[in-house]
Amino acid sequence: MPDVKNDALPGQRPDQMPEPDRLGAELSDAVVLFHEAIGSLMGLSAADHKALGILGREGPMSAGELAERTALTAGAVTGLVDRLERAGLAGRERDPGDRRRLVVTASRPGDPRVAEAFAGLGAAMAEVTAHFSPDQLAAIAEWVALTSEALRAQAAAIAARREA
Amino acid sequence: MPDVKNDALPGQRPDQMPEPDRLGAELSDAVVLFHEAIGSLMGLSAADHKALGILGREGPMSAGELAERTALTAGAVTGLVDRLERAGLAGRERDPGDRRRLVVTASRPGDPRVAEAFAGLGAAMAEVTAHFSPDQLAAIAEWVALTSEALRAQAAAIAARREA
DNA sequence: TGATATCTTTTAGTCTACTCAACCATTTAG
DNA sequence: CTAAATGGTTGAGTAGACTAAAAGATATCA
Repeated sequence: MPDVKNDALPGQRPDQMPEPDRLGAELSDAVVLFHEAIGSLMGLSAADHKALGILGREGPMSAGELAERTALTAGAVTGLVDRLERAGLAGRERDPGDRRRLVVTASRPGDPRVAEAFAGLGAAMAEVTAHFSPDQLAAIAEWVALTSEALRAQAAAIAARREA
Repeated sequence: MPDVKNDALPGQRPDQMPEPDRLGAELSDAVVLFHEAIGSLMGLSAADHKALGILGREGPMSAGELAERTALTAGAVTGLVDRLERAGLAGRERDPGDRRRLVVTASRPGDPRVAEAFAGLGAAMAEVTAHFSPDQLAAIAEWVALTSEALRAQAAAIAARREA
């Protein structure tokens, strides 16, 4: 069974890992690789990309909330949003209800190369899907959900231990 | 079926995505989150973490090769290896055959917290595995392999288009 | 209304990691 | 054996992004 745990474990080369771990490590690497490729295509640093991900996932939020979610200071968030805005990836709007507040919204990237990249991945994934029966796909979906949860929980545990 | 393509696509919120895409995005996010947690636990920047990943995956290599693989200059690699060495994550050795060359080797992290984190993930994943039959696990393993390949291919395509 | 609190931006200073170029050490070629 | 080439390090200078603190704008409360 696949498993992601060895991805960042140096000192053990892929060809020495048990098969399931190797697969997990490869998936993890591939995800990160794709992330990086998209990021560099957009001209974003990892931190900016992460912030954009938060915005995309959780929807528009105020600068202060974004600061909290990214663990940055308010000043740093101003610069962050500047960069995203300049790249055409996010927008600033004043909150009509409270005009001190700022609402930062992720906008769909206008860059056609980015759209193309996602379209390419979509097509490739459609092909992957075609290899499996509905039952198998259901199992895969469940595995993905459980694995995501496990990864999140571990990440949270690490962060918690870090605080202590 | 799961699909990773929307992960970095802002402008579409998770609750508006089709189910399979949402799952893929979540897995992708979770992988990245875990990566970051481990990285911060080791006190590594994203770039350092990436370099360590290359070393772990491809085995020991010379500083020059590492420079090429990371797209950094020679000087920057010196600093990079300094940091990794200081953190106890990599070692420098002179190549006995050509004593100008340096062989950089990733070493298993001595930090018990890192080992603990990986052990925790291993246990969690074992539990996930227990939910599935051997046939299902086989399908999952295949999906993971195919998806990794697709992600890698897309990342490579992006990089190639970028050069042009 | 005036005082105070909240949210963001600005400014000044710092830190880190990078590039480029000069510099050692070693190897290879003439 | 010297001259040129190769591999890595060192040092100067630079750029980007961060923090902290002051400032600006708006809101809330008495």
